[in-house]
Amino acid sequence: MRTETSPSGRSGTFIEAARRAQIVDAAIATVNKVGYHRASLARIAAFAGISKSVITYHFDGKEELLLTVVEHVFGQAGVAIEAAVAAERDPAARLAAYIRAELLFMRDERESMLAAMEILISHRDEHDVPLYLKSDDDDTVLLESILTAGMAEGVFRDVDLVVATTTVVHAIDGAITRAQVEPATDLVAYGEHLIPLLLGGLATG
Amino acid sequence: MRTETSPSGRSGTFIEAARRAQIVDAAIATVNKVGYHRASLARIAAFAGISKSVITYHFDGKEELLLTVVEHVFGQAGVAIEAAVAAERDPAARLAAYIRAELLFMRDERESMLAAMEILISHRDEHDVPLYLKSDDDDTVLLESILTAGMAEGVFRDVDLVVATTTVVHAIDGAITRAQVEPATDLVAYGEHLIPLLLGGLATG
Amino acid sequence: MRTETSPSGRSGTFIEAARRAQIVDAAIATVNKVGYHRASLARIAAFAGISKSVITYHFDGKEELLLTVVEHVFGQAGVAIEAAVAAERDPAARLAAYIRAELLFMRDERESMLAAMEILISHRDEHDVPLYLKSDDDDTVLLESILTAGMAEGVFRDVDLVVATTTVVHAIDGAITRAQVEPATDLVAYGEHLIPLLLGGLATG
Amino acid sequence: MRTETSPSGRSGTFIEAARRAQIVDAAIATVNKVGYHRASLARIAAFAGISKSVITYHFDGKEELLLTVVEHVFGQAGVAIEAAVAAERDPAARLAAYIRAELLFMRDERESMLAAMEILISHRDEHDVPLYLKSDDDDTVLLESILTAGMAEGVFRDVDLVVATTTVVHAIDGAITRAQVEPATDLVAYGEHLIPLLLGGLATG
DNA sequence: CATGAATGAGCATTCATTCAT
DNA sequence: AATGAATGAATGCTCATTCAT
Repeated sequence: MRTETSPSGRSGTFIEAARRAQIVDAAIATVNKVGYHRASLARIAAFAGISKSVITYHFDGKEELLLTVVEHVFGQAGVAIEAAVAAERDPAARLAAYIRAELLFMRDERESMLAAMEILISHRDEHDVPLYLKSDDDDTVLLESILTAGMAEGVFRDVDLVVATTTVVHAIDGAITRAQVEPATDLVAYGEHLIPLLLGGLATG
Repeated sequence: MRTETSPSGRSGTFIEAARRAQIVDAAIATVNKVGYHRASLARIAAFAGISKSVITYHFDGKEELLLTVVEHVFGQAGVAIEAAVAAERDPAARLAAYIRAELLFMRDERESMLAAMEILISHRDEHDVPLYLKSDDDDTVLLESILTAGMAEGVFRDVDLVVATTTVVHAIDGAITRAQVEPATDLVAYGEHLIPLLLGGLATG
Repeated sequence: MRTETSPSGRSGTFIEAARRAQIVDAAIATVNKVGYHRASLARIAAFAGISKSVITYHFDGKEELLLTVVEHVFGQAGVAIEAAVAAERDPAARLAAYIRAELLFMRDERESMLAAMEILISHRDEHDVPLYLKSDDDDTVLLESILTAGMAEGVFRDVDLVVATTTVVHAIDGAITRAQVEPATDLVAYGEHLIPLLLGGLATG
Repeated sequence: MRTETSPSGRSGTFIEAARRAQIVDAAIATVNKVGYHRASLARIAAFAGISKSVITYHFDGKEELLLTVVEHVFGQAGVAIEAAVAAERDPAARLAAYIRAELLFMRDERESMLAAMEILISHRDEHDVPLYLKSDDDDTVLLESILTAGMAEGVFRDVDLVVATTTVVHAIDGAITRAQVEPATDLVAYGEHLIPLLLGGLATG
């Protein structure tokens, strides 16, 4: 086992990290190809060209692998988005940066993003509780702070925070769904259409 | 099989229709309780209090049952939305009616709607093609016609049709996702916040 | 499933009862041949000449099958022993009848008895609690009542009840272990040697 | 492997002996905690706080480890019992010493004894032959010699040697089983009740 | 119209062992 | 002397489907 003493984390070895990364990549590819539903350890292992039990050797089980995929992808996205937003001061510009950064990440990491989204939506824990019910809260904190600041500064109308946040998040998600239906979709161009649509809805009179 | 002449449809009998409806209801309840992933025929049958093979007798198989659920729910929703939209002439009022009607349907048929959405997202055919890639087209025709008319009449800005349609659809979906996270959510009130947000983004000047 | 409504019990059908009996027999034979440790569902099914999933169709799982074997065998033994003991009045005669009846049952149902004993000793529940720690109590009630009555009547010495009961039970168990080591062992003759040994130890001065 | 010259034995090093002892202790503790059935090398290694392959380095495999546990424990017990018996001359006193010594050993080495007994009962070789069928013979030689001498001297009745030996052995085993069911059991006191019971059964009229 | 029975394929996981380092 | 990595075999179990009645 990978160190046998460390409960569930990584153990530092280079080869260990490489294997985990390889397996995560195979999981992403497999979820995209056959869907969460049919992404079995056997199929993931076959894609990676390794034995099934190599996966359970490097991960505590299927659930840890899937959760690692989600954390990995959303972690990367979060870093990219936070960096982009931090470069702007004006709330409207920060919101635009948020949308652009997320769509850019989607364009560059489409496979990863799609797989992570499908896992987030489809996965349930042993008590049948959906994964998205457990993790949504902290992901939208940045967006909420942008909207709150914009309202405080008077550049955004006094909208319902929950409705506005939910709408922005899902409007962006709509872009990747669209790109899935129509792979030729230019996500950057999509963003430049989406930004005025959302800013227009939020802007004061 | 039911009549040997109707390969996959209903055969007219009252009891037949009642059984199918009962099974569809059980499927909806089961998908909501345990998720698409774990909604097996055994669990659906157990919920309905019937034998597993009653399901395969009335439906060609699991896929036909699930597809029937989706058609059933989205068919009902489509009728309700089309009726509400038809009562209005002005594009903005028609869009508002569209949003109100869908959210109202969601409020009254939340279980059905959630199950249908989960099936739509999770189900794949035998070639691993997602269901939502095959059915999206015709559902958005009405919405596109409203937006097109509004732009033609000059009450909506000259927005990208695909972006606008996708955004409205996903903004509404966001409402039910939100209601899932926070069951106390008042979907009608949510709609009254969402309508000005979307109309504001679409409006000219 | 065998009726799908009945939680874990038998459902009355003749064929159902026959199948369960056939599977129980196969389980007994398999445990005797390869031991509890290696008595997998695959091996039991192979012995019965049926598919592995026929077992999980007729039983809730491996544990229910194994527990059924134990109940079945010890239930039969209990009936035989109680009948034999009930035919006698004198405590010493009742104790002798108890020993004779159990050894007779062992001779006639050696395979079943050995398998049931091995399961009782080896099986643990999901929390690693051994099966024999959970069921021992009521099985020795009859024996305790015989010993108590004998002491009250003054035909048995005033021995420690727990020690006496445990000793009688294990002395009898020793017989079948011996028969396992040396298959030619005559269990009835063994009993006729064992009875004076135990009665001699219990008898008053 | 350790020395390439000693195929399955120890190679003399101090550290080697210490490691083997540590692993044997971990195996005993693990068998007691989860049972023979679930005492995997992984669990034993986890208990010892070492890597799984340390075990296969110091032992030829799982079987050698388990057999070592049995030899180790029964060897110790045999030494203790033989010493106690050797201190007495009279057959009845020798038998009492035998029983006392074994129960004393059980009290002081309960964990070891329980594990060794469970392995003896549960383990089978590659041909499915139970371990207890292969080792029983020499362990009872001492007991048989005591009984034979007692009968020759006329202090014991002319009982069947096999029945008497088997009964004494299992009567003692009953004590430790009882102590397992009821951990508060005082094994020394138990022995003082058991000795007159067995001596009474064996004694001449 | 209904269903009990059966089944093979597939599932995640555990296992003892081997091997290179 | 020690161990991290890998693996194929085997485990109990779930599943959708088929079939005879």
